[in-house]
Amino acid sequence: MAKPANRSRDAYHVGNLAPQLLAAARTLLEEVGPTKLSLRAVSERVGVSATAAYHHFQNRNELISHLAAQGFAELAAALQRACSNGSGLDRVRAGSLAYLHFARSNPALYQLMFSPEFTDEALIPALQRERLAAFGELKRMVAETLGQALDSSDVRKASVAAWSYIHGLTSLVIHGLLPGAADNSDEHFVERTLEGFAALAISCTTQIK
Amino acid sequence: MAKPANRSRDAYHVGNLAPQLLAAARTLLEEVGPTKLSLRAVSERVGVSATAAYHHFQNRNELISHLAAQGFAELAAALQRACSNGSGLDRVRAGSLAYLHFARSNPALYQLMFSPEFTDEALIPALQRERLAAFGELKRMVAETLGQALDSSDVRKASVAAWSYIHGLTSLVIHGLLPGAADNSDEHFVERTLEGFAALAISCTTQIK
DNA sequence: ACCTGAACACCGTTCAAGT
DNA sequence: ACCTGAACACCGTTCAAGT
Repeated sequence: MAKPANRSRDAYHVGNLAPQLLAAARTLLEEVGPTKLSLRAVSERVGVSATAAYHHFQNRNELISHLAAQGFAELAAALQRACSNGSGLDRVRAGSLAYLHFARSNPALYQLMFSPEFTDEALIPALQRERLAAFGELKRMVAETLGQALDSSDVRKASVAAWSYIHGLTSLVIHGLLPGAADNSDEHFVERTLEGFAALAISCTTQIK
Repeated sequence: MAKPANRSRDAYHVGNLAPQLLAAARTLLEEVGPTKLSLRAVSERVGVSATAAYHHFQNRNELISHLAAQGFAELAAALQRACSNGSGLDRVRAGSLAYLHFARSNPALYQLMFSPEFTDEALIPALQRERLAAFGELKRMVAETLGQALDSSDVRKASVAAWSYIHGLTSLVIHGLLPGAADNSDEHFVERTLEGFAALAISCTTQIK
């Protein structure tokens, strides 16, 4: 009996409650959606009083901030795994696919990551850090594609452009604004939009002449 | 005294409560943010009981759905006004600017328009309709830019690409994920991202050869 | 140090009752 | 037809009290 007080239904709970709360919240999040995740329900699922969470997090916002930070960390990892050795376009394709696939596999988490609740004031350090890490991964991919330095002007501009594109596509797909969002594959959306950009680019450059 | 019961503080209220509720909700929305808009606060601001709204809307979701529909209608109108006669690139610029400017002028409304609360199941007809109208306006602009028919394959693909880009950029700016989001102008963001796309496009096409 | 229970101020929503 | 008031089930959060 190395661990005596293991998962008892008694009054007092053992330690390491914070990770248990986060894990329960992560599960509940995808069950009830990003707007209906309640601290009370999370506590109840863990089997702890409604107010226990306040000894590990300042408030609900801090708990879901950690969830969002976790999401950005996983997104960064997914992007890192997606680094391909192909041509410039293949790299863009691979990164976009990894991004969209992560979000469609964790739709409520992805929506939470961009929740208006984090928009103003001070973010917790973890969220700020993982956000930057994820964007850094994206910048790295863009730098490799362009064959330029990470801090070059082109890489900075192209990174924001690339993030705008893939976040926008992902957001539209997840929110169901695109017809047949449920039926179509990640590849379908990425391929078609990349073709769309090509058509726009050609039209703009030829008209300039 | 053509209108006798005008804005009295008596128990019973005059008619046309629905538009009054919507107007109050629209104001409150930008004051408290998209996640904290409560039906009770809206009712109180209008000076009516907490349950009065239920005689004009099925529930909170239906009221904010009308708000979102209003947002899409105004976005469509803004895009329509932005139609420029310049080159292809100028048209893209003008449309993007109008889009971003509308969202930054109504940040809480824009976030509400893409709220996870509308993601699943059946939308109210008004929201569905105005969403399509706004996207239709965007399609029209893209069709003019490409010089192709509205229902052509290229226009459909390029429209989703363009919407992804501008919605993504807008979302990132509004949520404050881009450094210095408060300081920079709409023009700055649009110009820089368009340059970013150009850099990516050049890199991809030259590498293909 | 960690957790609970009662309490408070807020929600959305239902329903019987009032005019 | 339109509105109110009481009521219910849920929230987040504070705080004194328990181990």
